[in-house]
Amino acid sequence: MKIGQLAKLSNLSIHTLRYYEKIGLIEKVYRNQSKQREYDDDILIWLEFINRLRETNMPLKGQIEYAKLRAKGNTTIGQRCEILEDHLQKLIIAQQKLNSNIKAMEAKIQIYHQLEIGNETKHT
Amino acid sequence: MKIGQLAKLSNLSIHTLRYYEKIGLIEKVYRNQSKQREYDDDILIWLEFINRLRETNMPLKGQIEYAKLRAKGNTTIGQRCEILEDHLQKLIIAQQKLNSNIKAMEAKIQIYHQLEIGNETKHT
DNA sequence: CATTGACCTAGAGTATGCTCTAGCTTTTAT
DNA sequence: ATAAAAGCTAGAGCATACTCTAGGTCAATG
Repeated sequence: MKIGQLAKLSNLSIHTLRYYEKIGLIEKVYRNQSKQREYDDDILIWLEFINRLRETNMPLKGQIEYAKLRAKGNTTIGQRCEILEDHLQKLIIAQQKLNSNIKAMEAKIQIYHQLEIGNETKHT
Repeated sequence: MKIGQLAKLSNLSIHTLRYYEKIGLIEKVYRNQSKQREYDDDILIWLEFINRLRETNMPLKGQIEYAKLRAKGNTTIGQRCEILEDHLQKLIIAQQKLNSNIKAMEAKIQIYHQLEIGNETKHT
């Protein structure tokens, strides 16, 4: 498939797709006789995966490191697994932090609501 | 307290503290006769709160908007409350997203482990 | 056969959130 | 009293992750 089509399916811009290739997040894409990129359908699965890494705040640097290992083939599965496990650790910490931030935010909102009720009471 | 002291207590750099004042995230700080900043202890509570907003990915723009309302006093409690409720909504969505990303990551790691065992089996 | 639209490259520009520099003044410790 | 440490301003610089521009090529359509 051509880049425009992939952009639609992946929700990434054409610019971003070319950029990802340039920085090595996507392997060099096959070109047809007119030097236009022809993507394999598989790319969508990879883009979905790196989307997950991005959503979970893995920096591009780390994603690229992972991509390079992936490009080397199955012998790097151990290393990739390690990266994912490290990343998962960070996510679990982020999850705990987020949970506690949510609780704190809810508590703060509660207090504000009580203050508002307090203000109303003064006026009645 | 002077800026160096506050930097230590808040874990923000001196540069960042001055920057936060410049952009209006911290109200204009009292200056002594030598134009050096003298912070009130209260600032720490505010810094702790905006740290929470930052940790939860509220952009500086939004934090500044909140700060301006806070500076106006108690009449803005309703508006601030709305901002926090909107933000909380985003956090809850982020929480769900994170939970599902964690699950997906765990599943992927599981699969990798099975592949590794598979590889070992081939070699024995 | 010409024009429109999709594609190409290289490189510049943007947004966010700091972070640091230069050049100077004030404070503090010996 | 003097030197090191801490503070000041204005503005430049940096890292990340895109995003867009200029100036072209190529393919399909009326």
